[in-house]
Amino acid sequence: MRISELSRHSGVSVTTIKYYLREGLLQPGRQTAATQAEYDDQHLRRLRLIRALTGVRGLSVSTTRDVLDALAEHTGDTHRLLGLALGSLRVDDEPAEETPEAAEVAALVEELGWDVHESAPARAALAETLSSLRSLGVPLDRRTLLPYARLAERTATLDLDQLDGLTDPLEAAERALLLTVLLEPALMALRRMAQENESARRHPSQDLP
Amino acid sequence: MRISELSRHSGVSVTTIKYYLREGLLQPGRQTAATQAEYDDQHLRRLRLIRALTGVRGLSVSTTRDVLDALAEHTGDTHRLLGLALGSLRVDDEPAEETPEAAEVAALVEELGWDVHESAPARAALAETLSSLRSLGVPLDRRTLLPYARLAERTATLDLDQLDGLTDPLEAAERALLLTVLLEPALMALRRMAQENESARRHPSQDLP
DNA sequence: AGCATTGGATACCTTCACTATCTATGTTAG
DNA sequence: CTAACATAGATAGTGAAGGTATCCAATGCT
Repeated sequence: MRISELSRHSGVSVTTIKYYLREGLLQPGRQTAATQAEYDDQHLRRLRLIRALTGVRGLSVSTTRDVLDALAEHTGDTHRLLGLALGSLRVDDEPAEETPEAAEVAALVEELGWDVHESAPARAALAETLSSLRSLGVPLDRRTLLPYARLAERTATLDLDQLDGLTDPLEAAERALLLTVLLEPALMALRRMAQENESARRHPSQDLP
Repeated sequence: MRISELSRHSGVSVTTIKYYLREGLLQPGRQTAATQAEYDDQHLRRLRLIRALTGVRGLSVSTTRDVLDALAEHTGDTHRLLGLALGSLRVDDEPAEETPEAAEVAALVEELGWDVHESAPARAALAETLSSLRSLGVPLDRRTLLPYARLAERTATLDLDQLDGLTDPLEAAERALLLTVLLEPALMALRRMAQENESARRHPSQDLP
């Protein structure tokens, strides 16, 4: 497959593919001559993955590269793979501030009995959101958060169930990435629809025409 | 409060505040003279809200303006308010394509018995994600999606519970916005931690040092 | 009186994600 | 065989987004 075919099959313009090659998101094709290279199905698949991560999920090009690099560097352990994929989603230059919210998150994780790495970026993400909400006058205490966490637990069970039966570690890694990252907008969409439904149920007053 | 004080209290630079004023995200202060205006706590609160939406949630400035406008135009009905807040989060220029995924989403909503507006942006968002996942070889059928939807239902119940007891419609509207939009990163962070925990539980092989 | 601060306007800057153009080389149809 | 077209790789340009800097005249504070 030459670059123009790759472009036609993926719907991504040749110039954009070249851009991704430059940025290191896509492996170069197999060179057949000085001005000719051959691409295969792997490239097509990778290209679709890139478009999904940047388009649907809105990841930046550089974050996408980090995620794909982590995916390529997998060493066979699903746990580690997932951690890598998750970890790449946030650049933690600063070594996690010592805010009261961070302590609150730690306490929550403790109470849940979760085995979560100390430097997991999700900890900081949660702490940051809690801090924002508090400054806006909506402090979420552990009691409020706990039932959400229990639901997250069950969501994670569903997620992991879908990785069962995948023996190829590379395939498992990619599936994990897709389910973790790409399912997020889907879950949020479900939540919004459920909110609309629940709101309509509780306040059957006036419905919009 | 003058602009420099507003800046100091919020941690946002004076030039950026001026930028927000230009963009219509912030109401102008009460003019006390040709070159003097007075800002109050409402402005400070609004400014914090803007920073939360753009910073934590990553909304664009123009989307943020739309959301805040919707918030100001509330008419007293919580259901409508929520719909407005939710609806503003996605620009639906195109009138929802007729993809197979859109039909699948409609069937899912039907099966769930949810009362969700036909043109709810969340429908399109879900359909788009499903389409992406399918093109990547991970087709999620209704059977797989259903348990996720049931969990979303229970999450929504928790969300709506927190709006109970708020009598001031403006306050309820703002709370709804915060819980809908700002809680998203928190819920995703919980899910990621839960995934890590569940993965560790299932594959206790080698743990990272 | 005199100097810093303010509101308002305008111009400028940086990053991001592409997009266009150029050149030297290859491929291919007639 | 050659003219027309495609390709790889390099470099430069584009447009939107989100600020930032500068300037100015009017004002407030001391």
